[in-house]
Amino acid sequence: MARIESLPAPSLDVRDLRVVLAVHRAGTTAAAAKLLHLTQSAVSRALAAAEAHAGVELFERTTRGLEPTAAGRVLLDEAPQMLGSLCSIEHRLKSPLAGPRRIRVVASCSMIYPWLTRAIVRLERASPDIRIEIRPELTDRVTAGFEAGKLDAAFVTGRPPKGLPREQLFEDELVFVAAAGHPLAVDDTFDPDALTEFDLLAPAVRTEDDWFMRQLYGRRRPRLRVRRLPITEAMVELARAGFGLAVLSEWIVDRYLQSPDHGLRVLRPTTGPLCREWSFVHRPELGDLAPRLRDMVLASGPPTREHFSASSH
Amino acid sequence: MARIESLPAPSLDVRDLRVVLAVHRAGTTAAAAKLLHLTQSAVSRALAAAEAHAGVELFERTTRGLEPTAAGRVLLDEAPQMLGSLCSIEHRLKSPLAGPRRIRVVASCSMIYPWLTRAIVRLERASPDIRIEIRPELTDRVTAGFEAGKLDAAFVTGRPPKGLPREQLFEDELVFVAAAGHPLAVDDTFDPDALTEFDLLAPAVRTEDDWFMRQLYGRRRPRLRVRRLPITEAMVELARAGFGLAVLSEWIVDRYLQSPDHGLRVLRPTTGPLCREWSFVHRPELGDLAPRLRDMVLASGPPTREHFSASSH
DNA sequence: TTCGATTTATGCGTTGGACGCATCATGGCG
DNA sequence: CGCCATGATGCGTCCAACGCATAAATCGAA
Repeated sequence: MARIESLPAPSLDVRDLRVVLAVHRAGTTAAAAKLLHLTQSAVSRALAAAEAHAGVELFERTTRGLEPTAAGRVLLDEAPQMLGSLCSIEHRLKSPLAGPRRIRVVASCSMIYPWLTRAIVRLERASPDIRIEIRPELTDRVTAGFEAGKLDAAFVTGRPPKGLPREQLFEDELVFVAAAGHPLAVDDTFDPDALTEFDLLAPAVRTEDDWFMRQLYGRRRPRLRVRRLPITEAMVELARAGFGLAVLSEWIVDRYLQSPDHGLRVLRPTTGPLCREWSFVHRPELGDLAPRLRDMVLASGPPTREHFSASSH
Repeated sequence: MARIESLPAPSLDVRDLRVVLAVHRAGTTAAAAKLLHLTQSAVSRALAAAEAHAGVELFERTTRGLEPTAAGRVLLDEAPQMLGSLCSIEHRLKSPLAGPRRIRVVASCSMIYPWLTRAIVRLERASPDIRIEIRPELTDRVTAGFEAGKLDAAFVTGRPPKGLPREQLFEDELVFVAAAGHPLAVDDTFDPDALTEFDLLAPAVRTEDDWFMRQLYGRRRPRLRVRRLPITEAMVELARAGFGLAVLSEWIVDRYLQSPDHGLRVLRPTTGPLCREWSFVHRPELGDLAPRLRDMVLASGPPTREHFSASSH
């Protein structure tokens, strides 16, 4: 009397999810190969295998990369949750000692939040026993927040608080956005010294002014006309209206370049791209919660593939 | 300026999840091999690989099967959700035409609900756009419910409504529970004819009386003293107190055999086990929603491994 | 147009992992 | 004690996935 019961056997695999995510983020199979520690040919074949498993074409092959199809976008929506949940389970297995079930987290720059909050929602959905609290009021006082015991984890750029486990995660690039007709927008690059002639539209939090000035000018400290704006849309609109150069993370800028006639131009300083290194720091008491948060953030990834392809040159 | 960014690479794999689930449900590697369409040796090695990936021992090996460790139980909690979600995504990819986002579902026997509801919650969590409504008031009117357009899907035993896509899923066994000191409880089996001497404690819904009588007595129709009870606990408690034999699905009974001194004995008729075949029927308009619900139910599976091992003899 | 620099796709040889078969070691039970 | 179940393992086979090298296609600039 054999049972007919069977276990569902998904044809999609973890490998497929990783390949699809990597190809989307990198934009090309060759770049994805670096992410996956494979060769271009392996990625091409792995992607074909993923599409065979899915039963649908997931990417349109163009001569300048791969663009997700409708089905591909569906899968790209779901893959981070799956991948992150699996990592989360894995870490939970390796340290069954339940640490604190609350994480108070902050980022040293608000421009990561569109990305960070998605990861947090996903982690809370995967493990309802975890409660994550964002403490944006500590954005520019991360070190003090840790010392006062008001923080458990943070995503920071530049030099992280000392004495805490630290992990380098990724980089982003700060770019300048100007109106297409702006005097500096005649080229893709501009001389930082010319910046003194125009308004600089910057986010309200000044955490990284030191880093920013040193990157652009070294020891010289020219006087810039900085206008602080608490709203990203205000920065971009002022820039579009010709009132100055907005400085924003590539993650944020991509959103405003979607519309066909955005009237904006992205500029980089002639001294080289302003790349920031992001680290993850956390109190050791977090136990397995720290890697679970980290992996979910990495799985969620930046919103668009421009994140990666912009760095390839 | 290479990005440090990386994709999380879980060491656990879909394969691992399936093996762990199968081993738990089957109770032994040999039985799990049947579920997985493998051999015992392959399952043994695959389980060892899963434990290597997890970094923890997941099962205690005894000479009469495998018992999950604490870590194993954690993984067993999460695996169905992962597996079912993956299947769900897969079906969604294959039919991007969004069907109705509501499923009205019922089961022809309430004893499947502890299992069914868990699958429903998991499916709703995986796809918040789906709303699943359970219609227990149609439990004994499944066919009429379909004809009246009040149902989209149903899990039924025996003969399903005609004219609808039907799919055989699994079997369960109805067993009889009596007090350890009951006159019939001297052996593991009892003569069905002896049943006329005692009270039969049955669920309130009488959907399957015909099937039940035919299985036990063929064409003969002896008069039974049936006491209908709407509450499972009442059935079991009356049985424990010696007031008759409760007839329940193995899925339900297992729960009451957990405590060490339950004072109960499970009996089967001498004419053979009362196995019921379960089918899944649904309106074709459901599209991809039907296989998604089905797979999540199969992934969620019965609560305990007794479900399977009880059928091996 | 022509050439070069991209891109993805593919033929080929190699290798490691997963499988089945057969066997071994262990522990409960009569 | 002997029997029967269990899981583990040695061995030979085979396929899937990899890297290397190369082809085919497309775009942009000379």
